[in-house]
Parts: sequence; structure tokens; C-alpha cells
Amino acid sequence: MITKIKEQYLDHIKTNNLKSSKRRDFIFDFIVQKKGHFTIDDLYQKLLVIDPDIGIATIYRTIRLLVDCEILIEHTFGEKKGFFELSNHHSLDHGHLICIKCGKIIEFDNELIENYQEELKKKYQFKIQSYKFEVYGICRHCDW
Amino acid sequence: MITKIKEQYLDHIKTNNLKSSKRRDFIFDFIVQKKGHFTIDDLYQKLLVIDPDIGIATIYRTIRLLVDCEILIEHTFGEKKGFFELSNHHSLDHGHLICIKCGKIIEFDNELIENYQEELKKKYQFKIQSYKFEVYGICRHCDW
DNA sequence: ATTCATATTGATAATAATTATCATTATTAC
DNA sequence: GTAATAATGATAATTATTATCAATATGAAT
Repeated sequence: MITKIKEQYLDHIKTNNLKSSKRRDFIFDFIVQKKGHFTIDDLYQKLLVIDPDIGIATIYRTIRLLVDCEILIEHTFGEKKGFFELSNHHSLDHGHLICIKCGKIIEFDNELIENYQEELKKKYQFKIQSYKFEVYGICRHCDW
Repeated sequence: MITKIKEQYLDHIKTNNLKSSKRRDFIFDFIVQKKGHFTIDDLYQKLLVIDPDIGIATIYRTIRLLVDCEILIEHTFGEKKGFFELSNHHSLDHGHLICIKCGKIIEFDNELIENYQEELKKKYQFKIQSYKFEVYGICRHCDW
């Protein structure tokens, strides 16, 4: 049985005349079972342990592929870009709380965009495709 | 008569044992009368015309100073970071609509965070300092 | 006004992150 | 199995930003 996300991956490969490969599939599998946010370097370090011959260029290439086929989403938190996250799990209906002291990133549910969408469309004739909602502040652990 | 923002600038300089200089003040003045978003390179190109001896390092340094004293805010739109904007004019109570076709950035008023703030505080015990709300989609000019 | 400690400056070297190149290897359609 | 072509790793190239440094400008004290 093949998951929906694997299908999405294979579709993208077929549609763009790309090929599967052991490494590409392995990286895909590794990412899919990941939780939360990660950076290119996170991923590279972890994969190196399992697969010592892997090259950094392949990581970049695979990440780009997965962003292109919308399996991954890239975030920028504060000044730092390069955080990736699986988009399958509710990526388009939550925001992020970013603690400016400890850097921790907390996800929060976000239904408010639903109500807002119509308003934006009317007022600006703007068709929403996705959005990003980031809230910066102090988390409970850092606030005394 | 000295504006509030100039005061903010001079305060920061005094507080941090920095000095005013012709170039620094000139760049400050130039930025303050700017509207909308700009990048480092935008600014560099424009300043070069007026002041051909200016160095790129000075631009970076001055921008950093103005971000530090919260006169400027840095934005990241999509994958691209390095957009700056004056924070004096309602920078913390508007969001951005970003057209994924033409790249145009439209500001929109945003009162919804007001209502949300209390909820986030209760639920996550998170103290909001600032936030970023970016909506990606198709603007009316690109949508047929 | 002169002196003096120190901040600013431009040029450029250094660094970091990402992308491009290229020869070799792997994959897929036939 | 063969041929066409995509994937790969090593590494060069590129880009954006920061650090270094000698020369100059600034401002405070006198």
C-alpha cells in the first residue's frame, strides 16, 4: 500500500521526467517520518551517520524537489531562513509562535484565516493560496 | 524642530556610544523619506548616484543600526529575505499580500490580531511582542 | 582651537549558504 | 542488454553578508 504523500512524490517524478533512485527515495522516506522543523544541516548531519557517502548537494537537490512538489514548506523565522517542515500535516492551518529568547517554535491552531479570506478577497480582489502567520514573543518558560 | 524618529535615531547613537557622521546622517535622512519596501541593493544603487564614494559596507552597517533601534523592520517574502521597511508607519498593525505571479507586495490593515492576542496568551501563556502575517496568492492584475 | 581617544569609513579579505559544473555511475524504456 | 539520460559527489563558482584594517572624522576635554 502506497501513501498519499508517496504518490505525490512519485507523480512529481513522473511528470517532470525525473527518476527514482536509492538515495532520493531514502531521503524522501527519512523526511516523511520526521516531526517538526529541520534545517538542511540538521538533515545532512543525521543522514551522514546512516549513509556516509551522501553529498551535501544531493540534500539540497532533494529538498528543492520536495519543496517544488509541495511536500515540504520552507519557513523563515526572524532573520533566519532555511527551516523546513512537512506540509502534509496541517501546514496550512496553523501559525507559529517563536520565542525571541530561547528560539523555541510552538505551533498553534489558526482558524481565523477562514473568516478573513472572504474579506481580503472582496477588499483587495486577492485570491489567497497560502499564508504565513508568525508571532514573536516570550514563551512561558522564559517569562518570569 | 526634530522629528520623533530622528530623536529615536539620535538616542540610539548616544546610548550606544556611537557617533553621528555626515554619511550616516545622510543615509538615515534618505531612508526616512522612503515609502514602501526596499532591499540593500536598491538603496546602494540609489545612494551611489548621489554619493559616488559610498561603500557597500556602510550601507549594511547603517541598515543594521536602524534595525537595531527599531526604525527599520526586515521582512522575508517567500524565499527571499532582505526587504526593509520603515516601522514608524503602522508596521505592526498591517499584513502583506504577496502576489506569487508578479511579486507585488500590497499592504493590508489587520485588526484581527487584537482579538487573537488574549486567546494566544491564555492558551499558550505566550506574550506577544510582534507578529508577521503574510498572505500569498494572486492579485487582481494577474488574475483573469 | 588643539589634543586625543575612539568611532566611522571604504576597500577588500573572509565566511557562509547555495547553486552550477562535470565526469562517473545508476536508472529506465526499449 | 543497450542506449539515452538522469542522479550523484566533489568541488568550483556565485552570492550575500560580515570581519579586518589603515586612514580619516568626530566629539569631549581642555
